[in-house]
Amino acid sequence: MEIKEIFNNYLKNGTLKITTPRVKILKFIKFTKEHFDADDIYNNLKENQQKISLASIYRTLALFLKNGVIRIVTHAGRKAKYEFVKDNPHHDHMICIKCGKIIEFKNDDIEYMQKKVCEKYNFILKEHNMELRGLCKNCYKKRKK
Amino acid sequence: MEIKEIFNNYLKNGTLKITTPRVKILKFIKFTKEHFDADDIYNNLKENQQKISLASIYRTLALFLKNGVIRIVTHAGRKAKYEFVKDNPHHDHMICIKCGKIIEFKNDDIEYMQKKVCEKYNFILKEHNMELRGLCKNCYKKRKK
DNA sequence: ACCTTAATTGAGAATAATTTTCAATTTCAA
DNA sequence: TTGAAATTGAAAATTATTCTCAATTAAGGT
Repeated sequence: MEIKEIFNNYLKNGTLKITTPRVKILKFIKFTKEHFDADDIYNNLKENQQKISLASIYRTLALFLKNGVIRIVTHAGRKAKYEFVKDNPHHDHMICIKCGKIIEFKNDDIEYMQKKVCEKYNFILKEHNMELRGLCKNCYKKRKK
Repeated sequence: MEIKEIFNNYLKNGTLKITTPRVKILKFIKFTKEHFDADDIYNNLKENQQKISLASIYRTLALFLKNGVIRIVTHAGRKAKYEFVKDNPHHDHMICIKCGKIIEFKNDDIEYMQKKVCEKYNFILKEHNMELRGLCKNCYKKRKK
């Protein structure tokens, strides 16, 4: 079973328990294709008669984040958005300021440069995030009219 | 007078008024060398018997942000930090996850690559922000001990 | 299967940052 | 100088998140 696998691979942290809320949240995270925040999880589970308290959702998100099961996509607008990590290696995002569309991309040259810059400053890079904000193809076309 | 110049250059938005609170905030922003948040402005002005309500500070920050007088440095930890734009061209930041130190840097190669990536996706880049998180020189040394 | 206990949960209160409301004040153009 | 429109301060409201604590549950040993 995939779910148990994830718990074993990522969360085997001594005294952690595989609880119903955690499994439900993990299932949601695993199967959803979108970026999500705490409310998305809360609402989706509630709609499916699987209600879990927001407190537990926040606690579980913090746990998953610490263990690398999920990562933060953006924290702008003071609301944290996450994404599932498994089978979804690091990448960056372009965010359309008109329609909110998020385009994922990965560029090895940029990553390489980042490492170089950090070396220059004797800075030990742990993680980074880069957001390019602007207009997506569609919104640019619309705006021109 | 520099202050008036800024109001004319950036904020000449039809019906905007040059008010005492706005001038005080602009002066603080202009002369401070650090990155600042709403509280920094509030406390600094209060210490100098120039108290302005937090509400007005938030309103003014939003106004300055929209008009390009300031820009957001980081929004992580759900508190927005800003910096003055004038005479301070775009750059990116390394943020120490231990002591919070912010190191500014600029790398033209990275900027160039970003443009390239955007072209590839037909994305019209308006602005970007990049945060590299990790350990600064000092904190790395300390941690090794 | 049953017990024990430490981990976890839900509900709601608490907190932090920011935004809104609204009556009173201030700016600025005529 | 005046008056309309913009802005302000104070406090209430909102949003996102965290904390508190009593009640519940998972997991290992019997």
